[in-house]
Amino acid sequence: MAEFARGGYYGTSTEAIAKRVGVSQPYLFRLFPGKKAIFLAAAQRCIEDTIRTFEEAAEGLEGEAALHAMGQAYAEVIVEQPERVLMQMQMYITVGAAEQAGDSEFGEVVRAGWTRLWDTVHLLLGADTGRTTGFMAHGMLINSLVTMGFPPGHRVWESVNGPTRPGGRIEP
Amino acid sequence: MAEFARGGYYGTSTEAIAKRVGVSQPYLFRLFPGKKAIFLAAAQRCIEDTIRTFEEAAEGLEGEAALHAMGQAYAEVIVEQPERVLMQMQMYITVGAAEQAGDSEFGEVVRAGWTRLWDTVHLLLGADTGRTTGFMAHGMLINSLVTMGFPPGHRVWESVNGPTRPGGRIEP
DNA sequence: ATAGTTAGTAATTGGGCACTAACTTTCTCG
DNA sequence: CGAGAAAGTTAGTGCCCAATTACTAACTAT
Repeated sequence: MAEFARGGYYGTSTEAIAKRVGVSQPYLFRLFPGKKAIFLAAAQRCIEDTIRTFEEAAEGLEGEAALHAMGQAYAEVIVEQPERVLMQMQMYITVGAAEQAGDSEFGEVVRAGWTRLWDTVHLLLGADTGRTTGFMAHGMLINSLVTMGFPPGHRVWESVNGPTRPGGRIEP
Repeated sequence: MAEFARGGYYGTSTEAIAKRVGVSQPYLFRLFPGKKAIFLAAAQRCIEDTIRTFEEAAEGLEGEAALHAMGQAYAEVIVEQPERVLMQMQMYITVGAAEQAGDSEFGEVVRAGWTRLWDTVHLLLGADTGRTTGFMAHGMLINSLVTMGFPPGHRVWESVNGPTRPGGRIEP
């Protein structure tokens, strides 16, 4: 996941993946049918991790409190595992490339995963569509800013954390 | 731009670009010093186009009216030139890959361009930081949804267009 | 006419990469 | 203990692709 997160599907060699996990490169092809399957596995793992992050953060909470806890949890993900953020972005854009290459399955898997994420957040936030969309939108902004490498403190980060708490700031 | 938008930096061959613009592949290397320069040119063009889109949409308007006009303008971009949306995403994620490859220039160019976009929107919206962030956040959500290929009408699109106009829907 | 620039192409090269084949070591369990 | 499966490895193949080289044709200024 870390490798794909940096280089994306095409920019990551199977050799780099093998080296990172500490096995020989051909052995990957015994564990997975091909490179695409490795990427897909990483993508699914990435989504599931994020879903669980939110579920655990909002456990026992409701409404505003759940929103705040989930925002806080994602802020921690950013600093502790930024590769998860990057992997999400990689996963989004790989859909188009896969579809052009005649692979519609990949897009369906990603959309299904993201919809599950959306539904999870929606439920945890009390089924308020506007609030869910706002939360996800801020998440996507965060993803983009992290991906572009904007340092914490840059003015584009102003009033990002929490649609309801303007003026805040992400700590490094 | 269209080619890079689909396949990203690594997933796009210079031959594909040459074919699309109707010249031979080696000739690209006479026009540009290398593949990276072609991508960078496309990325800069992409940002500038978006900045101009917003400037033209908001011309003569202020506050809420400007916000609405800019949202409308971006909705038109989505249906008419989705490749511009994809190119933005490609540009974001290529920063990480470039930085890992020892190229810090690319990231700086992208961040500078995006900051200019942010400042432009900020000014057009009356220098209200919360509003600017909300607008950009919704833009990033739209970019992500388009990139993943969610069809219009899917529930994840609910209440997306305009942070102030929940319940709306993107047409087709 | 001479000299030089502009705008292009065909052919090639060299390196990287996904994937395969065949062989070796290390568990597992009757 | 011993046989078979599980878990690996080394070596190699063929393809793709960025970049280069060397060449041509059409203008343009002197």
